[in-house]
Amino acid sequence: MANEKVTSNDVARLAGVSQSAVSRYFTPGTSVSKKTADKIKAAAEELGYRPNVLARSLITGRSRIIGLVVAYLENYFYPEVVERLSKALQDQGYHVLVFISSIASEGVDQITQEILDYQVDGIVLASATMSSELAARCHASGVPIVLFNRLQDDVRLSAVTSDNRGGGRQLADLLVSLGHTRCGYIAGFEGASTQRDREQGFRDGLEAAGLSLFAREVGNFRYEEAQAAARRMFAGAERPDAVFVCNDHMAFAVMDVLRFELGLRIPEDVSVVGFDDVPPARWPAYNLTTIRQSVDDMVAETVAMLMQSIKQGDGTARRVTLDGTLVVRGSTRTKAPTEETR
Amino acid sequence: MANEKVTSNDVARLAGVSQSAVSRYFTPGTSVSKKTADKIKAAAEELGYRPNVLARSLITGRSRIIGLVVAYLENYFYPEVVERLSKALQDQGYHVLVFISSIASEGVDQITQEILDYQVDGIVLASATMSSELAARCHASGVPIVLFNRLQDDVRLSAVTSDNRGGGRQLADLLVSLGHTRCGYIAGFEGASTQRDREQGFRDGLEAAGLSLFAREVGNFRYEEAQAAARRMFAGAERPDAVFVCNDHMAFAVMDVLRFELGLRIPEDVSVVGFDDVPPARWPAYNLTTIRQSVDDMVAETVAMLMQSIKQGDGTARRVTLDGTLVVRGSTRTKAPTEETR
DNA sequence: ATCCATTTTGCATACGTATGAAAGGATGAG
DNA sequence: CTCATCCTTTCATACGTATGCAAAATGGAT
Repeated sequence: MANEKVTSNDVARLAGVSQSAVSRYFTPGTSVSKKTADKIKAAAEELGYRPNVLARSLITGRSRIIGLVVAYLENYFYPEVVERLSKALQDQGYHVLVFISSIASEGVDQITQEILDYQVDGIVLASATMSSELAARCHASGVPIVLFNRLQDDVRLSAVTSDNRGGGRQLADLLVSLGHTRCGYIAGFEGASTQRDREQGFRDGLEAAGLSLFAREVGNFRYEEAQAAARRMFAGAERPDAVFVCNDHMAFAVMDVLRFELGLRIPEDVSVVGFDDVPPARWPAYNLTTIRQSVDDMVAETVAMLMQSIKQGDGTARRVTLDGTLVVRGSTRTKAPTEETR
Repeated sequence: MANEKVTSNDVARLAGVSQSAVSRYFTPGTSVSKKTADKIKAAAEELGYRPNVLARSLITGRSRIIGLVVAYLENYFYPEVVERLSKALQDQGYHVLVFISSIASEGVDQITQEILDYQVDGIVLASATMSSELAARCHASGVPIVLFNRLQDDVRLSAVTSDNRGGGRQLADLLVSLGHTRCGYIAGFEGASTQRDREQGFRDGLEAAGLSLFAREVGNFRYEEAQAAARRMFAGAERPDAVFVCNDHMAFAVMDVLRFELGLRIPEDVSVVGFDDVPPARWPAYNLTTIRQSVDDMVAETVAMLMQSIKQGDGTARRVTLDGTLVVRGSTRTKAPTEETR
């Protein structure tokens, strides 16, 4: 109710020094004599003074705010990203302003405009892409942008991804080595680079073994749509003997349909593999073979890129691709069947 | 790189009007003539001008930022909260600054100080509590605070919770009605009000039926610790025939141990119930009977409380308790066994 | 005690916007 | 045409802080 803002002037008055002395005391890298420092410290503590970040950023031009655009937290890969990224940035003295973009395309641009209004020092786009026009604008404003887990043609945009194509390839190789011959694929949102790359890598791997996709359906990265896709894929007489689902989140849906609606055993009747290695993937109920994307590594790389752009004013875009790790669990059979058991 | 900030002065110059006219044009509730409005609009669009939120908040005293403190996103109840809350606040023209508090007690106060540095208009503490001292400070600064899914003794703090005690009671009544007599309880973090209230309600319900807790272990809201708790609880010769786990997240861990380590059938051998109704609870793999806390309703209430405090300057704390809904699924048996089947 | 080199301090101004007060302009009634 | 009324517009200032510059103070060294 009673709004008692205490400013640097109040502290200065109480300490018997000038406002600039107070400002200097709270600005790292400036020198104040021990004596006045003590006086200011005492006065500040008595009044409970803390510098106003907003006023500070008005003059320094840096807000110490990083905008994070994230499309949907339903996929449990992203909560982990939010958590790690926030923590990592907090350690650097930055904080995260979150923006949820409901719809794919138009929304992001609109949202990003709003972000820029806050004079953010950088933007992280997770599972979202932006128009080239807006990218140019951000570039012109000197606001660095990092795409997280997405790639885009625009070369002015930095990006951190894992090797999605390589990961898809690893999964194909695994399934092939286990003797699978009828491999289905359940796609994510077709506009996503992760979707395209994972599929391409998977197809490459099958092709290298003289195989091709046995079936393909689209799940759009959503649980319910993935369920429906699985139902369609297994409706026919001849069923796949293995399925690569474009991410873990959808893989859970597929496994649930196979087991509880169709009565299939995993991995005896069909192997299932996913991508991401979110926490539930290692829960015994799913025990899913997948490709691990290290959130920690991706976050560390993202923070490093942001800090470099901010501190060095380096406007050049960089792309970093981290290797994914194949994690073999119980949703894939352990070896090729020696004789036809079906 | 080349930082070209375009200010209201630039727009004013181009449009041939004063800076204050530009400001008025962008401030809702002020009047500008059609003619100058058009000129300003044209100039602003040409330059790509957007008001600087930070500068604006410096003078208005409101930042349109809400600080959100959240302890851990591992429990999938909270990602949903972050998403819905962000969206709801975005609709009101506010945005969410996220703070992750790693450790329980000390961390929150430290973090909250940092939040206040950003001149936030309000604070939401999800799964976290703060010291009374700091609460007093925020109260004095006129920054409204809403505890989300937590209660605290300090009456100056507003809070939104669901009826945890009633929910615990409902679950006890259900288990009793199904003929369970050896009911175990796996607790969350003991310092949490949700933990205490749910346990109390559960005990009340058992007591009303002439029963008492058959076993009790602590899982601290963490998956791994809940697994360990389940192992301890089922190590003895006489096992519980039903378990209430303080939240869904831990319930999944318990179910996984019961099924995949101990070979027990759910619900034939043991019924399991949880609390929250996070998305995986309705996935067939778990199909968990639980109490639904409506995130949407809780968020709506939270936003309403914040808006009232901000706009009306109403400093009085309010507490809202929403009813939880019992959702009966397949992790509880459907009726009491007619004869002893063990 | 004098002078210079160095550090510390205060003054004044700027950041980009909002807003009260005053001046300007339009409009209509007489 | 004059005057009063109301709506627009401009002027000037304030928000809370950082920082270049000049003034003051400090500390040696002679």
